[in-house]
This record gives sequence, structure tokens and C-alpha cells, in this order.
Amino acid sequence: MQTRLYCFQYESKFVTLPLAKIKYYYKRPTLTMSKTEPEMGLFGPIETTSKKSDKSAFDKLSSRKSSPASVAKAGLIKSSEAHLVRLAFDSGSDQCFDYAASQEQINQIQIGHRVKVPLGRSNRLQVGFCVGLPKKTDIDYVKPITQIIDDAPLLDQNMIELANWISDYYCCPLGTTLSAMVPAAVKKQIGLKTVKYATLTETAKLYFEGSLDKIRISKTGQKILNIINSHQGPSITIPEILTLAECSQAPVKTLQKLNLIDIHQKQYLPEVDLPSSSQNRSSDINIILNPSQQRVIDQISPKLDDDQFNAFLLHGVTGSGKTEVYMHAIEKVIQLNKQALVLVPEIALTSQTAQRFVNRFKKVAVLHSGLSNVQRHQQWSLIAEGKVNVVVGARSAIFAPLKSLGLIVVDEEHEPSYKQDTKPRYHARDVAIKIAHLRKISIILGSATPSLESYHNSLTRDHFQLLELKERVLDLPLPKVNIVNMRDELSRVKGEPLIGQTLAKEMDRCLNQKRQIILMLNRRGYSSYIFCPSCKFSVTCPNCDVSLTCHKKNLSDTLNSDKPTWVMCHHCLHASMIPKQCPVCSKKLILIGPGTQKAQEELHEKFPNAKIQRMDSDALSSDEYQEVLENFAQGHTDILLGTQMIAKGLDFPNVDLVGVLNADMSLSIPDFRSSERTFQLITQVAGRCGRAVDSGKVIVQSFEPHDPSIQLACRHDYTTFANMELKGRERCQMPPYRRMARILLKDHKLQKLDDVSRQLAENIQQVLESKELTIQLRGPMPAQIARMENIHRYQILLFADSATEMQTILSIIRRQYFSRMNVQILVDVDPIYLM
DNA sequence: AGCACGCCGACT
DNA sequence: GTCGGCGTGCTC
Repeated sequence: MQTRLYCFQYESKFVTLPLAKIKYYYKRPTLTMSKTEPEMGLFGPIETTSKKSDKSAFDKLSSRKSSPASVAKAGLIKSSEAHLVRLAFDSGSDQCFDYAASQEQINQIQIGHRVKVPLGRSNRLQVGFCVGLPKKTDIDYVKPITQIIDDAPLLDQNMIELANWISDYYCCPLGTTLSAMVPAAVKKQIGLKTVKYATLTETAKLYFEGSLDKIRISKTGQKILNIINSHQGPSITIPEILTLAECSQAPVKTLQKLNLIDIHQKQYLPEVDLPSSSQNRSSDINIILNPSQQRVIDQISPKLDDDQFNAFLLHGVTGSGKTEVYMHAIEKVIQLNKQALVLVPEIALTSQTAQRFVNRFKKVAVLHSGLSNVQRHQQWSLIAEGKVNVVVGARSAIFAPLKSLGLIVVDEEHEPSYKQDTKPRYHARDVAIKIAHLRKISIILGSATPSLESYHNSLTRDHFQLLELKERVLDLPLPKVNIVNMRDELSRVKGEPLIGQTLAKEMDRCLNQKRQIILMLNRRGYSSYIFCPSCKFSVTCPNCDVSLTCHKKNLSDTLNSDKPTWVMCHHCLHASMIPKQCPVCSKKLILIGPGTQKAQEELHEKFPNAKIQRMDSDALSSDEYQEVLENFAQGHTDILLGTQMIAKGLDFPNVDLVGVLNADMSLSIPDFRSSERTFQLITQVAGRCGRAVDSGKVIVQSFEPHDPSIQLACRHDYTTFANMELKGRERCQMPPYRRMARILLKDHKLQKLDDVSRQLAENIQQVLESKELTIQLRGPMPAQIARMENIHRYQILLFADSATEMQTILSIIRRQYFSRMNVQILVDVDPIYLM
């Protein structure tokens, strides 16, 4: 860390010190201040040798409210005489600041531009977004803008308006929100190249007319002038000149000095190929819709050009051809000369759905995590320049700078990956709905298992419409799902196998028929707990309040049948050896809660000849993911075993059997959405099979086979499940019936955290009473994981009848209390995980 | 957030 | 008399 040093004259010597230490020198009688160092610039708190007394010199230095005369001297500008520019910064502070622009700057600056300005007492240069051009301000003196960064504004008025909404709704500083709307690659202008080019001046034209004979021009110089003069097109670059004239830069510079040529700079972004652009583009064209798809399109189409907000919830069973419906709607929108934005969940992007859009449409941009920084910058620029009419991307693509948006599609609308888990904690689906609202356009939300929020909206809110696709394409039936009661299965065998006899038999059949199998076990590692049955001790993380997960080190370790040797924490990545015996009572420890590593071991024992691939975040890096899927698609792998990452969006025709090893696992998580998640997971993974010819089979193993979410998922009955679950949510007043916000407080010190949390809850309660809001407050209580990386966590939950009420309370307490609380505070509006 | 203040306790 | 740590409050 570098501390800024200040230069002082002390007893005729110059002393360079951090500002904090000046005080001690000041206390000595002989201190006088000297010239500031050049790096302090115009606004350094100390300007010139002070002729005043030592005391007043120090006052000027340290007092917060300097007198107008002294600050004016330090380079500040009277706000009444300045062109004001309102800026939002990415750094913490939740306020906007006004700065002064020069006449030249004010002509250039628009809302959405980024500028560099000195901020704070140290006048560190900071980047701010211009969010307004106010006529007057509360403050008397403002600092001037140092530099304008961008040629063109990065964000337009629409985007600023959206940012304001996100900032209010999700309780996040405006500057942070704006910053999150522009990809880092664009902000850093990665891949931007500068090119210098030359043009002839008026003087040079005289030279060619022959009316300029006073100047002697070298042979090379004449050659260069001729090259420029005879060049076809608007301008010629310096490197081109140099190669044509076969000379160095020197003669070009001489010509510039003689005022015969002008040298300009231009920045440009070279075109970069996308990794996928080489693939064939015609595979998906001219698909004939089945009657259900046609019926849905007939309902959407007329609404696409009525300049109104319309939201369609497209509930289509897995394999019902939702993507084809999106594409037809997009084609219509393109015909209307408008653009379409398609959001897809992060995982699906690497594979199939996004590729279909790229193949189908001509002018497409993609924005997802698989791109390099240069590619992302380039794609974003293409969009900003209006050169594409379809954008496909993950969550943050919702901020793609499209000018004439006509339709937004959110595929797999229920996916939790649409919620960002850093500031601003927005939900891309909800932001998409907001954008559609603001711009008066249509939005299609598609899913086989819609979120209860969207389902509820589609039944109750104006301009929302539920559309259904109940059959799969090509008249394929939905797969048959068998539920296997694991309690019965296990009573017949010894040990506790993950794969029961019923599933094993089906797997045998499949392998004999050379068909493929997908198995899902939604738990990483070897086993989740190490437990002493006699004294109830379990191995926990020293830094976090969670139990440690057993892991086997690598593949060869996983394949041999030795016991795993080490444990790790999935939060802080702490790792240690497994104790040989219970450290409390010295008895034998047992492993419970088997994970994918354990399953892999068991598969190798039971099916020694099958080719098995494990797929979870431990086994694969993100670039191996693609390769593994490719291998599976080609039939090189027989069994694909994985966590929930294999449940989504995969489409492999040869899969005949899907096994869910432990369907009730997600039911035991204490979260009001656990039933919904279980239902979604089973439905989605079951949809992975029978996608080509025959129906395929799904076997769901469960210890709670009668749980309605499992039963209804196996019957493919979303509607009954959703209505049942909605009733439950209404009974306990949970979303979507009430809005929820979670305030998480974090600190190293438990006592302090406890005090502060109570204080905040009390303050909120007072505000609620004085404003007569019908908001319910719960807490403070320790968060579900009460300590993470040695930081204690408390939470306060708020439940409101409406989003407006929630915004009211949050904006009040954010302004009044958050900054004073002195612990880390994090607000999550509409949280999707309550960890 | 990042930084400069003030206060306080430890060390020389 | 110095030095460093930690808590507080401000930034146009």
C-alpha cells in the first residue's frame, strides 16, 4: 500500500511525510510549509509557502470546511459559475457528486459518458459516470473534471433510467449499478487499437497547384505527398505510407512540421472471430410448427407490434419445442425492423440452445462467459453500433445496448442463475420484465417448470398471459417415471448402495442395448458428513459453521476402493486429514451423505465394463465441460454421472435411461423453496431422456417417495404442483404472496454484531411504526450459515405486501442507518437462496 | 470503497 | 516523544 507523502520545510530542512504525521511536526514551533510536490497537482491541500502563522497554515490543512477563499485558491470553482455535471462513482459512496466542466468539455459530455475527476481529500483520480447535467447544486464550490474518457457515451438515457430503478429496487449504489451494466472489457477498452493516418493540408494543395515554391521539400517528402495525394479512399495510414515510400517516420514528421500534412489518430476495434462462427449455419431452418406451437405463436404474434407491454409465460413440457416458438416470434420482430434479446442460463450457453440462435439468424451477437475479453468488447460494440438484430446471452446480456428493442425472451425463466449474487443483486428475469414495461414491448418467459412467481403473475396480473405446450414435438410421449422406495430396496440388501436393484437392472438392459444413461446425484465429493454414531461428534470447518465434505484427491484415488483421506470446506476451501477415530470418544467414525465420488466408485464396481464420466465442479474445469459433453454426444461415454449441472438443457437422442439417485436430498434443505426446487430438478432431469424416438425411462430413487413434489414431478403434473405449492405459500405468507428482502450483517466480532443487529432491527421497527407500513420484520437471527471464513453472520428478514412498500422502507433505512452501523451490511431483495 | 483524521496504548 | 492500531466520518 502506498501512502501519499507531503513535503514540509522543518527547521530549514525539507521533510517528506504522510499527512497524519504532520501533526507532530506542527506541534513544534518552527514548522513552515513548503512547496508541494508536483504529483499533488492543483488541488493539494498545501499550495505555497504560507506567510501566515503556523497555526492558520495547519488549520487550512486539516479543517474540513475550508473558507471559500482558500479553497478557491486550491483550484475549486464556484458552482454558480460552472457548467455542472452530476457523477456517480463505483466506489462505495451511495451519493452523486457534482463537478465543473469547461466550455469545451460541456459541449462534449452527455449523460452516460465516463470522466476522470479528483475525489476526496487526497484528490485521487476516480472514474465517474455522468448521470445528469444539473443547472444548480447545493454545494458552493466544485472541482473541475480532469478528463473525458469515452468518445461516445457508454449508456443511453434508457439505461440510466433502468439503472436508477435497479439502484432503488435492489438497494445498490447507482455508480455500482452503472458499472455493472457495462462489461469490464468495454470499460477497459480491451483490444482497442490506435491507428495514425495522414491527410493533406490546404498548404499542400497549394503545393500541388504549383503556387507554393518557397519551401524546399526533399525527394522522399515529395514522394510521400504524391502517395497521399493519389491514394484512393478517405485517408491513408502512416504504416501504409511508410511501406509505399520505403522510408522511416522522420520525413513524415518533417512534412507535418512544414504544415503540409495533418496527422490524425483514430481508434478502432479489430474484428475477432467467435469460437462458434465457423460452424454451419443452416441446420435449423424451415422447421414446421406443430399445431400447439402454431396456436401459441398465433397468440403471441399480434401482440408483437402493438406498442404495449405484454408478458407471456410459455409453459412447455421438456422437448415441446419452446425454442422454435421463440425463433418464430423473433423472426416476426426482425420483420418489424426491431431487435430481439434472448437470455439463456449460463450453462446452456456453452452447449446447445445459444448455438441454435447463432445458426438460425444472420446478424447475431453473443455475450457469455465463454468469450475472451476482446471478443466480448467486440460483440458489445457491434450491438452498440446497431449492427445486429438478435442478441443471445447470459444474465448480464440484459444490459446489451440495443436501440430498438422489440422483444425479450427469457429461456428457462425459473433458473436461479439469473440472480446475480454480487452487487447489484438483480434478477435478470425481473429486470427484463421491467425493461419490457419501460419500453412498452413484449416479453416471453419460457420454462418447463415456471417459477411460482411467474406462474402467479400469469394468473393474476394484467398484461400477463399463460401459454401452454402440453405435448412434445413429433408426437413423442413424455418419459415414463418410476419411483423406487429406497427404504424397501435397502431392506433387501446389506450395505447402503446408492444404486438400488431396480435401477441396476434397468442400467444393465440399457448398456446391453448400447443406449446411454444419465445419473444425477446432487451432492459433490465423497460424502457430506463424518460422524461419530456414539457421541454425535461431526467434523466441522474451523472457519465456517458447516460440516466438512470428504473428498478423494484425484481420479485414480476415486477409482480405487480405499477410504477417502481428506476433508474440505466448500466455502473457505479449508482442507485437512480425516481423523482416524473420533477425537472425543475414540470410537470409529462413519461417513454419511454419499456424493458423486462415492457413486462413481460404486458404478465402477457394479459395471466394470461401462465407460463412466463424472461431471461436477470438482471433476471438471469449464473448458473440459464442453469436451465431456461432446464425448457423450458421440457415444464414447456410456454413463454420465453428475450433480444438478447435468439436469439442464442437455439434448442427447440416445439417452434411454435417467436415474435420480437421491431425489429427496433437496427437500431437506431448510428453505421455503425446497419443494419447488425438488420438483424442478426431477422434471428437468427426467426431460433429458426419450428425446428422439421412443419414450425412455426414468427411475427416481427416494426415501420420501410419497412427497407430493416428487410424486407430481414423476407424473409431469406442473399445474397441480404449482397450485398446491401456491396455497402453501399463501398460508405462510411467503413469496410470491409477499415480497421478501434479506438484510445480512457480517462482522468478526460476535458481540458487536449482535448489538448492531438488534439496534438496526429496532430502528427499522421504529420507522415501520412511524410510517405505518404493513411490513413484517423477523430477526435479527443468525444466518443459516452463522459463520463463514471466521466472519459471523446475522440476518434480518423483511416481508412486504408490495414492492413499493419494500422500496419505501429500504430507501429510508439505507440512507439513515446503513452507513452508521459499522459492520458489513448486504441487502438482498427477492432473495432466492437464504444461505 | 478508500482515505485521512483522532484517540489511545505501547515502546524508547 | 514516537509509532502503530483501530474506530469514525467524509468524499462534490
